[in-house]
Formats: sequence, structure tokens, C-alpha cells
Amino acid sequence: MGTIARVLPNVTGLDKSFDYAIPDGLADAVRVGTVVRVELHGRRIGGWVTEILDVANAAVDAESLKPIAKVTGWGPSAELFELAEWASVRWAARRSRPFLVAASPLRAVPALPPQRRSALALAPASPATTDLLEAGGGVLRLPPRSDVLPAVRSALAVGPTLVVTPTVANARSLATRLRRDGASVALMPDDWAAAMGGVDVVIGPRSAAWAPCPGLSSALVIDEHDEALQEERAPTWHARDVVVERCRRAGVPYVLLSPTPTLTAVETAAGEAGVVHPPFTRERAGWPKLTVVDRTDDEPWKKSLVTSALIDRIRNPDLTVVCVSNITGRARLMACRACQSLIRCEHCDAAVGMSSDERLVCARCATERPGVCQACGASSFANLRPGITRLREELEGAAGRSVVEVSAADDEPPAAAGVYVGTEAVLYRVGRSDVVAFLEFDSEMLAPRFRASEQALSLIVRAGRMAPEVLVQTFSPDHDVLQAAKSGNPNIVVESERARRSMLGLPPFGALARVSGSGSAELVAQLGPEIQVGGDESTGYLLRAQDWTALGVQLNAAERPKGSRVRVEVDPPRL
DNA sequence: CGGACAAGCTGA
DNA sequence: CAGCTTGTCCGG
Repeated sequence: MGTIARVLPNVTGLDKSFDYAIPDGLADAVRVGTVVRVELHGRRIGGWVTEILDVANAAVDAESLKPIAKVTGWGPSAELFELAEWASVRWAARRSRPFLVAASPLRAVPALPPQRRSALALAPASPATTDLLEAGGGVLRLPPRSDVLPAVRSALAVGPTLVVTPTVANARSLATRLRRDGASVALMPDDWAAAMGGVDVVIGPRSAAWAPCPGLSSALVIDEHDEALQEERAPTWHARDVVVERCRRAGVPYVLLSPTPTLTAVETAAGEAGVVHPPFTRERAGWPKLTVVDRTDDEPWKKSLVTSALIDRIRNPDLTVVCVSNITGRARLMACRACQSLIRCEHCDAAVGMSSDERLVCARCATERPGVCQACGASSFANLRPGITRLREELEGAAGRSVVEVSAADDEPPAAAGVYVGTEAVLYRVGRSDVVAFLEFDSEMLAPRFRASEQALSLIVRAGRMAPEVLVQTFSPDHDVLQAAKSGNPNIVVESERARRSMLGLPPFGALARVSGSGSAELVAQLGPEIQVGGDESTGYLLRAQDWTALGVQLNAAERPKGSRVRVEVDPPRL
């Protein structure tokens, strides 16, 4: 007798469900989502109950099945299994396991704590959020220096709210403030059990898009533009897209908050209430003062990164200045002092830098040769793009005070100083300052990535949260990104992106994936005519399709040759 | 995934 | 033909 449980093993490489008998004693403890242990092929493995079957509908009777060996505890609810199925197509993951792992507790949860929904109603503090929620959700555009707490309070006044932030630190600080306000909060991933038991707010980083939230009444994504919301490794799922789909399925509103919403967010919200923002004068006041240093004004022979505007700031002992340069110690550009020609690789023609032992090493093809000019044979070179170390010395000379180099690799917080220099990582490692200076912002704005404009504007947002002034050195002072930041109107970038991407069929107006690694040629060859294929196996194939479902279905259906190491990145984060 | 078992290669 | 490697199949 009894009923049958269909169990999906939590084992990589095994994408098949198996049926087990539910022993009478466990009948109450086993439901869809329950985490169990079962015997399979002579070993004990963990898994999720994905379905409860009636004996009448099952192919075999319960007697001939092995029993569930043990109930480990609570797991994801039924809706999240369906959402995981959807995500496995959307990001061509083939299996839903990675998503179910994100949706499951870290440790066994044998019993749930009691519900802790607070009776006290927090006064809604953001009328714009309340309006958006009533209108079915959308994008809330608030300038860089504004607080998102009122928006969260307005959402949780309506009912249980799911909040996703880019980092754990963001989530933790918001959680602390919400608790101080008297709300019950589950901070993910640690408070999985409390979240499943029922609280006012479930909050956490990216993976919290999969957190339990019984009675979900709305969901918020904080800093929707932040790249941390997308998983870097395949499957490259994006928390924003998961939250939006989850809300649509649950029939509840979502709010995407950002000073600079992505085109994807704006297009997504167009189906709901669209974009809401404060009056322009108020929005503009929340953006940092943007100082644009036009480097085309320089004398042509003096293209120094240390401009007079920058020197003004770093010489001022009252100012803390953070300098951002994306030149790493290795990426260099050199010219012959004798004949002025650029030093290139003799094999592939790429610009080469000099190694510490005075030899020229090509970063592209690894060809090495002695430090001699290929045009005139001289052996004295000028460093056109110095590494950070060299730049630090140059800045220190100009500043007349000590300059600290900040690198991403250091574990220690940087020593206190008046001037810091480093790659983008410096924006994550130094706290408050008076000026953030991007020494060569063109390499951000004009980077060969299709989201370069959005990413560059989001750097200004980050800088603007650190400092009241953002200084940008550029050869393109009229670029959309700078217009948008200067006027506090990110819509300038959204509109130019819309025009460009709709013409080129780039996301969100088309689906894009990169397939690379050995065996990708065989995989790509199986795709139907509705998928356009570019590139080759050495550089990786670029796939385009009308929509994500068409792309995902085909990629998941294609067979992978044995021993292949194919990497599939849907909506590749850095392309 | 990891065990079972079959087919292929090697050496005396 | 034992002894070992390599490959394919399958699990409730």
C-alpha cells in the first residue's frame, strides 16, 4: 500500500528521477520538496522529492520499490522546482540541480521554527514604491546617494517580501536596519529555516532569488545594474531574471531598484508599470559632481595620465583621492626612443611589453625576443602605458605626499593614506573619499563589450557613493555615459543602447550565448536554422536566436561528444 | 556519479 | 587466458 515518492538525486551527472516507496511511519514527513536519503545502485545518496504519486497511477506497485531510507528535512517548495525547470532552459543548464541546490538549506532542517510575521505594521515610507506595487511592479530609479530602506519598508507593509542585493554585506546591513525597525528578517543563506517558517523579509545576495518565502507578496532587487547579480560560472543565471519570472508565476509585483537601470530591466518593466523616478531636479541632486577632463586638450606629445586637474586634487592635503586605472603591471605599450616606432610582436603584430629580464614578451602569442627595436635596432624604449607601480611613483611625485597602491590580491585593508591608486578593485577596498578619479575612462566606456556603456555608468554610480566628486579623464568628453552622469539622467544611455541593440538584435532584443571548449564544434553543428552561429572553436562560437527559450531548448537537446569539455554561457556577462 | 560488466590489449 | 585498462550502461 502507501504512496510513492519520485526522487531527484542530488548527484552531479545523474539527471534522472527514481521512484521510492514512502514507509508508513514517514507518510506525514514526506511531501514535494522534502530532502531525503535513498539507496541507489548500492549507495546512499541525497535527493529531493519532486512528486508524490498515487499507487493507482504508478507503473509499479509500492511493494516492489525500495523504501525511502531517511527523511533529512525540509527543502524547496513545489513552485521553486518549476522555476528551476524554467531556469535550466533559460540558461541552457540541462539539469535543474544547480538551481535546486541554491534553493535548498545548507544544513538539514528537520523542523521549522514558528512563523515570526510581525503584527506591527511598518508605515510605508516610499509612496513611489507603494504606487509601483499597486500597478503591478516595475523599475524604481533612485539616484546613487539615496536610501533604499523606505522602499523595502513600503513593500513589507503589504506582506512577506523577498529582497535580493548584490553582496552579502549589502544584505546584512539592510537586515540590521530592518530588524531595528521591528521587522522579522531572515538573512540568507544562514536563516533558511526561519525564512521557510515565515518572516516579514527574506533578504540575501544573488542566491536569495531562490530563497523560500511563504506567502510572497512582492520582491525587490536592489542595484539591479550590479554585475554581481549574475553568476559568472555556467549556468550564468541572473537574479533579476529569476526574481521577475518567480513573481510573474506567483502573480505578485516586483520592483527593480537602481540609479541606472539596465536596458533589460527597462524593457522587462515595460510590460508592467515601467520606470518611476523622482523629479529630474531631485534625481540630479543625488548624483555626484562630475568633472570631465578632456585629454584632447593636451599637447599631443604630452598625453600624460597625470593631468593638471588631477594634480590640483592630489596636491590638496585636505582631500582624500582615489585614482582608478585599469592598466595592470603587465599590459604595456612601448615605443623606440630612437625611431619612435611602436614595439610590436614579430610573430603576430600585437603591441608588446618588456619583461623584468629586458626581453620583449607578447601577451597574445607568447613569442619572446631580445629587447631590440624591430625597425632600427636600438635598445632604448619609452614606456607609453606604465604599469600601476610606475603610475604610483608618478602620482607620488606630483602629489608631494605618499600614494598607496591598492591591489585586489591583498587581504589586508590598505594603509591609511591621502591618495590611493589601483585598478577597479580600489573601489571595493577603500571606504569614503573626497574624489574618485578615473584616469583613463575611455577603456571603460569604449571597451569591446556590448554592455560597456552600462558598465561604465555603473562605475560612476559606485564612485559617486564613495565620494562627492568623480573626476573622469577622457578623449571622448561628449560620450553618452558622461552626458548621463553629468545631467543625472541615465535614460540617455538607456535610449542610445535601445537604438543600438534593437538594430543589432542584441539582448534584450534577441538571445545570445557563447559556446566554447573542445567539442563545441560538434555541439554547434546540431543546432537548427533558427540559431545563427558565428565564430569558431578556437575563439568560441557566438550564438544568436530570437528568444531565450528557442536557444535554451536547442542547446539542451544537442548531444555532447564523449570526453568533450563544452562551456555554454547564455547571456555571457562579459562579452 | 560510481559500480558492473564487456570488450580490447599485453605478456608468457 | 589471467590480469589489466577502457568504455558503455544503468540505477527505482
